[in-house]
Amino acid sequence: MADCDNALNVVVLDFETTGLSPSYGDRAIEIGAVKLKNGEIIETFQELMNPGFPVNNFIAQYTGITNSMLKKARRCNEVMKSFAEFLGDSNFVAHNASFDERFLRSEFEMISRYSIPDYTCSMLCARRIYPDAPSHKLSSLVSYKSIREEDSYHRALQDSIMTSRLWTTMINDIREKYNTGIISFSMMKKLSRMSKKNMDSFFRIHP
DNA sequence: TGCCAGGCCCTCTTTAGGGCCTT
Repeated sequence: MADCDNALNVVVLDFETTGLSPSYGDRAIEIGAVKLKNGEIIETFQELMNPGFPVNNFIAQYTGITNSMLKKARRCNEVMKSFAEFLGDSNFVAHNASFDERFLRSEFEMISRYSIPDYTCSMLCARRIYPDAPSHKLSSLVSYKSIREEDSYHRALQDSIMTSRLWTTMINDIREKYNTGIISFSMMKKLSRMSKKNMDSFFRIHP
């Protein structure tokens, strides 16, 4: 297996945004990410970005990111160019990745980058691996697995760090439960879309 | 100013609807 297909060599990212839908004009206001090598954080990225219009009160309260903070930030396009260099062609992971993927694709298109690396979703994986968790939102899973918390939720770097800890915890739990060796990214991606009843047979076939 | 989406998953399903998750 190539190093790039090792599930422990990925970028874990998280966006804070002005809303839920880039197709309705929402923009990213913060990107946070960690680069994992063999499951350890070797590099981080965090930057606020000015979307060019004010965020509403809900977003300011939800994230703690205020319009005065955003006024001082670089514009989205400049930040995304820097982030594109950080991400490179690394596979990436996010919690409820379909959300972050839409914003990554949208912001990348605005800097004329029309492709994104392969990605998978920690939430979908957690639904398979921890079906009995009371909830599969990030904060609940962090609590459920007794993962060390950062100072706050809903800030991009802190959420990406906690997602990376959840990600490595899931991989370690799979390795212990199924007595498997190195877990590949492609295996985790298949897992995220697998029916629950096929979990055990999948890891017997892919030791 | 306030509003908006979309994919997954379950079930009282599949000719559908609603909860979960992300901001």
